[in-house]
Amino acid sequence: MQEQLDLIFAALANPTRRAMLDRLRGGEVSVGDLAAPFALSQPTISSHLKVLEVAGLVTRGRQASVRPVRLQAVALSALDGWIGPYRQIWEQRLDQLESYAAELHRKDTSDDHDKS
Amino acid sequence: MQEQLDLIFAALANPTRRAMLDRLRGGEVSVGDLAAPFALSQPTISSHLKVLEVAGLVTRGRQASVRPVRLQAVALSALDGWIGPYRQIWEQRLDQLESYAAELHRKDTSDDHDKS
DNA sequence: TCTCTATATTCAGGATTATCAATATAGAGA
DNA sequence: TCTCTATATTGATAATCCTGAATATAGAGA
Repeated sequence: MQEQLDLIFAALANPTRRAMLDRLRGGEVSVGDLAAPFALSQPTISSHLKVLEVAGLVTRGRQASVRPVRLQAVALSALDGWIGPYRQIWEQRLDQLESYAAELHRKDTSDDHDKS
Repeated sequence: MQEQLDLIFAALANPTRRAMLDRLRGGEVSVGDLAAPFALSQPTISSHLKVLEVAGLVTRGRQASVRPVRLQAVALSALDGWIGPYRQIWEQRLDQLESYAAELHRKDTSDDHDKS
């Protein structure tokens, strides 16, 4: 069985699906409207939607024959949690770089009187 | 051509590769040591490493015949940037939920004298 | 040069993915 | 019930991915 993180990362590995999610940030949209910007057949859109749905990234409503798609942004918090420990690492590195640069600058300015 | 984000998400969609990255948070590791915990052949490990390398998530050094693998945590900041707008959405939702719950609680306690 | 160790590359098989064409379904309205 | 619209499912194909077996390479040391 696929882990939830596997499903989420795999779903996001496709640019069409990411573009769909981006669009959904503006609010819920019908399948047809969601498909419009893409040069893809309707079944293809439908299958992309299923991938997003299985990953828990979107849900679908039922209003007559229209089935609006809604973003489930909170599903991405799992991904955010996964990144956490790595964020700590790269931020620490950047901080180190920063203080190193500050150190260089300090030396540089204190040596100014020796330069032309 | 594949977008950088596509490469990163695709690389992370595999649990073996995520486990490798987790291990690398502890510092650089030789390919052999990295492979040890997995019941996978050496070429398979090698190919996973290439995927991570192409995505920019790891780099490789050269020390004699050992080629230590090093984590490039900062590559994940691209992913972090992508999540940004979504994080805003889900946090806002959670805040709303929270204040709604607080509201319920306020009503509840102010009505306490009407209850048993 | 020969050999050993660490790692990479090639090749092939099976599984999965992306896509479209064709077809099916479900609900609204005539 | 018939039809129209919106959407889903099926079937097929080509591409890509995961894996292991076999083989190749690169550097260290005898």
